[in-house]
Amino acid sequence: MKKTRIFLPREVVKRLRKSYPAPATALKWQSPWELLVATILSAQCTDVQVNKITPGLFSRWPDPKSLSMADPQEVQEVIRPAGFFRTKSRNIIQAGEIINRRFQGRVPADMEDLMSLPGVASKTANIVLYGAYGINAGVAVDTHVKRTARRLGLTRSQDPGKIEKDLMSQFEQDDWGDLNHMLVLLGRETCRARKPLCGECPLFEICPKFISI
DNA sequence: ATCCCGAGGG
DNA sequence: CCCTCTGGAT
Repeated sequence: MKKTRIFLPREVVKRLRKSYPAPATALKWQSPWELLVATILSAQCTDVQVNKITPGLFSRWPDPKSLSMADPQEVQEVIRPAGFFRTKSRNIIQAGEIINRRFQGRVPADMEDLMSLPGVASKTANIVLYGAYGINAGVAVDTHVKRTARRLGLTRSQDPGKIEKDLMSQFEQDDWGDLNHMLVLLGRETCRARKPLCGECPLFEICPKFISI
């Protein structure tokens, strides 16, 4: 006989908050601009790897204006270890230009404005809005959120946009920003892509994978 | 659907 | 060797 459905998004948040009392990004940043650049660089790359290159990057080109005037090849060499270095170099330089010219040198606190920047789509915009300005505009969906949300039965979709909608409809808006950070931590440490450590998962009892077997 | 791309783990 | 890493643009 099938067990009754215990699973509730509320219970997920409760357990995640207990396990991760201070959810935050592992990226190192000192300003909205640094968070934006670090997040663009973190595409398909570990935060550890990004944190190795950003100190040198920010020390050589501290703000949008200076980066907008940088030699693309010099930037490429600095960020090379993060991968996709040609695309990322172009994106952060152009983002610096646009922010310097159109947004008076300040990173916009607006979803549409952020997504007008090269290399910035929903995920990066959500990270910057919440991290830099405390705005819960949506749920940033990356590889970790996608995997953990699917395993938990919070969505059945593969499409990041639909996954975000599914999460936004089930969780309180006040939890959206932290939800991303907590699911990333869960996905990185426990609900890993390869060998998930289900035995030590704080959501073990409410994970559909182990209910109704 | 495909491309961009290096680093680390297994 | 293969898989994965807080994706985005074409």
